Amino acid sequence: MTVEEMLRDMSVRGLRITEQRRTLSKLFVDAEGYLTPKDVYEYMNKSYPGLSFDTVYRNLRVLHELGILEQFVFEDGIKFRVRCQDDHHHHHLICLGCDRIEPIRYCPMTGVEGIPDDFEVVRHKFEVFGYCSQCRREGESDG
Amino acid sequence: MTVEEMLRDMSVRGLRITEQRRTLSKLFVDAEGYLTPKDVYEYMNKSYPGLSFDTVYRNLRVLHELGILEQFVFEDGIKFRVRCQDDHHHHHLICLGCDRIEPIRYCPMTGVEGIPDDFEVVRHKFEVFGYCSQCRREGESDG
DNA sequence: ATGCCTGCAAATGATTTGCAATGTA
DNA sequence: TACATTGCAAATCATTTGCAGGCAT
Repeated sequence: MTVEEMLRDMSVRGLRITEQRRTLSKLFVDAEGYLTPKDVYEYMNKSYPGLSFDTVYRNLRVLHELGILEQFVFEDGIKFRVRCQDDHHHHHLICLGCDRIEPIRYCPMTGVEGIPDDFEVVRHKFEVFGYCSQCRREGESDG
Repeated sequence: MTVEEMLRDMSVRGLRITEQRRTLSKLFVDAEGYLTPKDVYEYMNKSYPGLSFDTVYRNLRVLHELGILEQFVFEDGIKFRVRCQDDHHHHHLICLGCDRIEPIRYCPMTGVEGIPDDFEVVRHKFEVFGYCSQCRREGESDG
């Protein structure tokens, strides 16, 4: 997704395009992984010294409600990223080193066994955590 | 697990057995699903009107650190339950109706495809949400 | 008797809300 | 111009911490 597309999405849905939201869009479009509200605040704060945390929260919430951002509950808190463009059902590889995520098409439900017939499946969650090639390389040189 | 076993576990690890902890043990042993700190507080509060929230938090944290309780991050917050007795690697079915959980032995990693060779897998999460037989029956009569 | 456990109060951290001023459409 | 957006301050909610007295061992 490009910054322009994201801004258009926001505009179409009735949001006004402010300078901050342009910066926010750029941040999320460029980001390869999930961002915490704090991450967002810190990045935005460089360009907007007077920025307040509540504005960050408000924007994250609105953008999530509009489906432009995706929200994810990690053990260490809630994080956001632009919604996955892949319309197919998929899951994610999540790098513990750089937080980058990568979609995988494999779905464990296709081969699942052991679920009682009388259990009505509604949804499922499958995530694989580990280290991406880049972080592994960096890890090697570090020790 | 029985209340006695749980108390013994606590005692062995150097914790003192207070009346509150007896009640706490009973609560968790009887509980079939996950409990939030609030759930615990509300239940305990019946027997101990003067109970404070921080004591609940402290006990939950300590018991989790000792591995007696298991902690789980849900979308709506952190929940606890006695650690799964099944030593084998397994995953869970989670009922959206009654919060009850049921282990399943099936592990999606055995048949997983599409993970790049250079991605080093560390851990994974697989959870199936839905409605258990009992909640389905109740749901039918409700409409 | 020793030292863990508890309740209280206050601190902390994350997130939300009310309001007046400002900027976008 | 009209209304969404912002910053500020304060409120809220969840969780943690310091301290002094009480209880298990």
